[in-house]
Amino acid sequence: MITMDKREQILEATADLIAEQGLQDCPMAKVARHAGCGAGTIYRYFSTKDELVQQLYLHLNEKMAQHCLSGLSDAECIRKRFDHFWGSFYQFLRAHPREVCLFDQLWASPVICSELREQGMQTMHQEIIRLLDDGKQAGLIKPLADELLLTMTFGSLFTLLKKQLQKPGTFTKPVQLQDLLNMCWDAICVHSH
Amino acid sequence: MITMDKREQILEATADLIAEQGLQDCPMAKVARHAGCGAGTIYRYFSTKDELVQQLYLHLNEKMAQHCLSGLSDAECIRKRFDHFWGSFYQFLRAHPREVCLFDQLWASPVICSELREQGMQTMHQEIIRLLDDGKQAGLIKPLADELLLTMTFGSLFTLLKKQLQKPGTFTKPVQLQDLLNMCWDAICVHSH
Amino acid sequence: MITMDKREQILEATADLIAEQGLQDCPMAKVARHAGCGAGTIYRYFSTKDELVQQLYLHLNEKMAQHCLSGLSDAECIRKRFDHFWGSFYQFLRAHPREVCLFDQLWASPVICSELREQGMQTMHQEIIRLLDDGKQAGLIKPLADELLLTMTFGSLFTLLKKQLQKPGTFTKPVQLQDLLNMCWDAICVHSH
Amino acid sequence: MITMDKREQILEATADLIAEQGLQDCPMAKVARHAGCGAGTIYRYFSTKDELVQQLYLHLNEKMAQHCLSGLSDAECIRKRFDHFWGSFYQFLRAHPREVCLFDQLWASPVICSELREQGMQTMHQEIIRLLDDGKQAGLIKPLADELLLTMTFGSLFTLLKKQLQKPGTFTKPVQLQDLLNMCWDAICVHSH
DNA sequence: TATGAATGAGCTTTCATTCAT
DNA sequence: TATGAATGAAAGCTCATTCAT
Repeated sequence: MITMDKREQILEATADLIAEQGLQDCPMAKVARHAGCGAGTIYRYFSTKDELVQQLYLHLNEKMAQHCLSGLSDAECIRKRFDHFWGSFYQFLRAHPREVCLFDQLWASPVICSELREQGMQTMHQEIIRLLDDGKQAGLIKPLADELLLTMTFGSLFTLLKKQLQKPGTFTKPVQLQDLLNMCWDAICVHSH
Repeated sequence: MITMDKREQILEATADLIAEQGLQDCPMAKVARHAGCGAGTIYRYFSTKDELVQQLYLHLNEKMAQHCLSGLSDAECIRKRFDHFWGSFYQFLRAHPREVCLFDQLWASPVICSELREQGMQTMHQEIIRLLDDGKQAGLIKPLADELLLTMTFGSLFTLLKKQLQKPGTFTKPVQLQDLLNMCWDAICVHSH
Repeated sequence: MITMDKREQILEATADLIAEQGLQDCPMAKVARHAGCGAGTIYRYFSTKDELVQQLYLHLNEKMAQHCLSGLSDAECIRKRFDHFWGSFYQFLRAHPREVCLFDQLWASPVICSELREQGMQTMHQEIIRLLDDGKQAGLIKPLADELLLTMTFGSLFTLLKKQLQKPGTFTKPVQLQDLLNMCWDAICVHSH
Repeated sequence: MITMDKREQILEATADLIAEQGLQDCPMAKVARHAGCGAGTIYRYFSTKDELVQQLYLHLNEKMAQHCLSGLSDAECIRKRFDHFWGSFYQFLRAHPREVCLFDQLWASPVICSELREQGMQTMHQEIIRLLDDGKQAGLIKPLADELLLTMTFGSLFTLLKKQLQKPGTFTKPVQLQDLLNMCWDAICVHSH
């Protein structure tokens, strides 16, 4: 924290405020106060409030992608790779509840247009698509569109993360990661009868 | 439409505007104009803009619940009931893209606090929980928390609906409902080996 | 003043402030205070500050044109018509020093683009051009371009009005209107030798 | 240009920007960039933005006076001196359209108060007043106040210069300098009948 | 009861000026 | 001496809400 540069300070302050108060209650003055700088200073780093939010989105994606893609190895079997990837994804966001709030807010905002949404996810998407294609070729994964398979897994995990955050009391027993991964895998894998 | 009362007109106008322009670009003056009444009139029916949005949320939930719960019969087998319920859910939202936008916006807004979110979903939740419990007793469904099972199915389907709306080009082949239901069922059902 | 409508009140307030403090020191908040209304109210009548200033410009021109063109008669001889028109012009602005300040500010501002400047002057220009053409046909006025003749007269009179206002002490003896009109006429009339 | 000192560079940059973009759109940061120095540097030469603009005004006047007063000789006859002086004035500004814009902007700005306006013009005024007085003594020029005569000539010529710049299309035939000088002279000279 | 003009707090953004380097 | 990042006051504008009609 000691040597965080001003740009990062502003991004962090914005992230905190959006997560705590929502995108609607996040005026530049508050961001500035929370970042410990004048309001005008923000505009040296971001030309617009929209751009600040967009940059924050890309920043978050990068951090998440870095975490999720580290340690992945094609040497492992499909299922291991699947668990590794989505397990990392889930655990990263469990450990960073602020980021869950943020993604939820940002994805719903018109400021993050669909091109940007894509752009942010690209790195992670490419990796998971490679995994899905390998699985389909091996006959392990249902022969459905990548985008469809991907969205099912992503949607169920992210929605669960959100719910755990918004209504923590709901889950009396702690949710077991392996249960989740099994469900996600069962959803897309080929079942022999 | 002819005999829609003013309250409903206002709710409909709000729904249209939020879906088209986003919750952020939906001033009361615009709502009034679109609803064909004066701005002051809205305040006869809703004490506050927040309340208007909250009532809209409950209104939407009611309409959706009505559709999803109609025709359900305990006489059918678990899997049929599962397909019936979630199939209705999916098809209702496919046929009402405006509502997908709306739910997406409203769930992310701080105006819809978690109690309200629950309250809106209650009717549907009760039904699906009954279904899940029946399934678990029959040994067909994984013995995991209802809330967890429910969220997995709901999250994957809703996320997919959103994606189809936001980036329609993604899905070159039309998504088959039965594929979706199979995936959702496979995720939560017990697989014998 | 009792029954001045709000739009006019705002225009008058703007006129006062620009004349007294300059276009640069005329924030909407000041205008609102001086007009006795809230800042937001101005925007019900003028979509933009620029539009307010533009409408003020057209408003001023109209008032001036009304005054200068009243009582003109083609029955009079050229010189009489000349004196009548430019005399009215001069006396109107002598009686309305605020308007001199205003025109000076507005003509120099980029808000009043050249099309608008033209548009405002059009009525008066048409009349004076008719007069000049009649004079030229009668061999009384130099056969030069209308725009040139017009600008010479206009420029000298307006500049003088400005100077009288900005540095009233300069003119120890009061300036005689007839002297001015003689000079202006001498400038453009044909002199026999 | 090679040996222009920083102060002059800043003045020139300011002149360019005001002429191109207007006094309102001329922030110090832009001036600095255009002058090739840091924003802080400007404050070594000018204590304030207002002072910078005021100094620019005086700088412009000096340059113009130098040009207009060169080559004047009391040996010539009154009319020749008149034509020489105002001809120089007109031709200088025709050749320096930027300066026309600048004077127009600066005269209308509250930054150039009336004392400063006078101060800038002083040198030229003294010369033209001497000329007018000589002309009046010789019975050639109307016995009116110097300031009045001066303003008539100046106002008509400058207004014309401005119009030629702002709406060049107006003047289909090029304006002849001698026509202008004749008009200006006719305005103030004594006409025998 | 229904209206929509009026309000003013609060938003984003700009920019003259300062000051640590 | 020269720099340009930082500042924060002040600008234009929006909009939920009120209230006289």
